[in-house]
Amino acid sequence: MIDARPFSIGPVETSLYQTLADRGFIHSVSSAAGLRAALERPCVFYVGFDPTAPSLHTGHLIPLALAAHLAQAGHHPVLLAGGGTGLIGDPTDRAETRNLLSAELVAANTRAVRQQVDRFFENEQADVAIVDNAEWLTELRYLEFLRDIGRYFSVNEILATETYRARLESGQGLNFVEINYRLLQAYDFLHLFREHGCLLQIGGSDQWANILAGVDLIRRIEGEEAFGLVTPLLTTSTGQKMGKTASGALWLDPGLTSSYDFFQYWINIEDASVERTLALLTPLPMDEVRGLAALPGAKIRTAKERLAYEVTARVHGREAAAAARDSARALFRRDSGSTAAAPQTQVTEDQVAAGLGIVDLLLTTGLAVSRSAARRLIKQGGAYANDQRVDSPETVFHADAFRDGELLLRSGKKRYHRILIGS
RNA sequence: GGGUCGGUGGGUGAGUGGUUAAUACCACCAGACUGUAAAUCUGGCGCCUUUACGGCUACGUAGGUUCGAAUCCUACCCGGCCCA
Repeated sequence: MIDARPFSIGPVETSLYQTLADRGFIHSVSSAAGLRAALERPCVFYVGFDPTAPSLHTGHLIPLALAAHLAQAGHHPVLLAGGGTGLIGDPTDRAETRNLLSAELVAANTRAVRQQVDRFFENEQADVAIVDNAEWLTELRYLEFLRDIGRYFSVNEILATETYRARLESGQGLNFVEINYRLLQAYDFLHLFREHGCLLQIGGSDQWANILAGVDLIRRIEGEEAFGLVTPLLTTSTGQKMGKTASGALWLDPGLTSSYDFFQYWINIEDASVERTLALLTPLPMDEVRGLAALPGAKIRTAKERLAYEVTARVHGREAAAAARDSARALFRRDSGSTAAAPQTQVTEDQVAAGLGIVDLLLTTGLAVSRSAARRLIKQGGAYANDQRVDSPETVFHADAFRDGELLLRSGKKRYHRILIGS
């Protein structure tokens, strides 16, 4: 079950704001004092995700975790799926103009994101309102919008912000659609402020300027103070964005990134990131986090396993997380547990009888992306079958290579794949 | 619309008619060392047969010139800048 105990350290009650700060969630905030005060009573907050893909990915995890903390503390989350803004495309941190996605694609992605968010908060046992900004953005009238909203925006100011300036300086240019993105996101905040009494928008640090634009707009039009809070981005110690895998992004959808792969990503995280990641992505109390992160030498692997388990559980559920963990233990520690969650491929009796060439196996299992790559892997000594190095690309496996109907392939030190004889 | 500059492999970015499948860096993969870590060192990094100084495909798109083009020409598409 999700740990739902109140955020307190010892007998002294710590403020929610302080807890969030301790856990590393606060990268920037529009008004620390104001927000601290606002959080004294239940308030409505929102976080938005544009449906640029059929699934959210690791980058969305920190704002989601923050939303979960706020929800646990009694605040009311509004999750915004950007079915409208997704049609425009946020230029933030983009070196080039995005290709506009088709309306159908955006609509399909929006449905997927809604479902995903819904599940996430179901796991968190928190109520969440889900809205789609297509509902109000598509109904905007151009002239009205220009007169009522556009007048509050300074082009100079927009162009001066990092992301736009970078584009201008790099000579990559910027089209009119892109410069409008900020107005739309600001308008979203205004809309939610009016319709839902939403006082706070959270997001990743890349959203800072967009969020502030909303705070400003609300102040100018409504004369009220709303707040913005952005989290840090997940990066490795060398500043690389976290969440990239060999095959691209680390998706939250188990259909796109399996629980096993998801688990493996987190257990492989570098030592230096363990404490920060535990604090941001798991609900574990901070004293426990610090204890885990302080484990010396190889013992820190315990902390990484816990991290992987907790994050996987949060996104895919306890059951999937446990299966991924057990499979990892069985493979890496050679204990007798089930490897059911590990990647696997079925082959038929006939195929086995005909003989399975190592190159073909590596290719069909995805351990190598091409036959050339498979050959290279073998040549470099990185291909293993049943923990025996395979040194010839001519190697062919027959029934005698299978143990209990299974042939265990491995690429390098840690990419396993089971070959099973099926019907 | 006119002028001008440019579009190279996952990214940045060299290369201006022939040993250029294309320098370098990053990312990535494998090996060594480890702890499924980091750092470091080594090798690799288009595809296909193979291991051959082989074949095929590739430098925005489509044609053309040439014994030979990423490199020259033409048209088109996309982008920057200047002018309107």
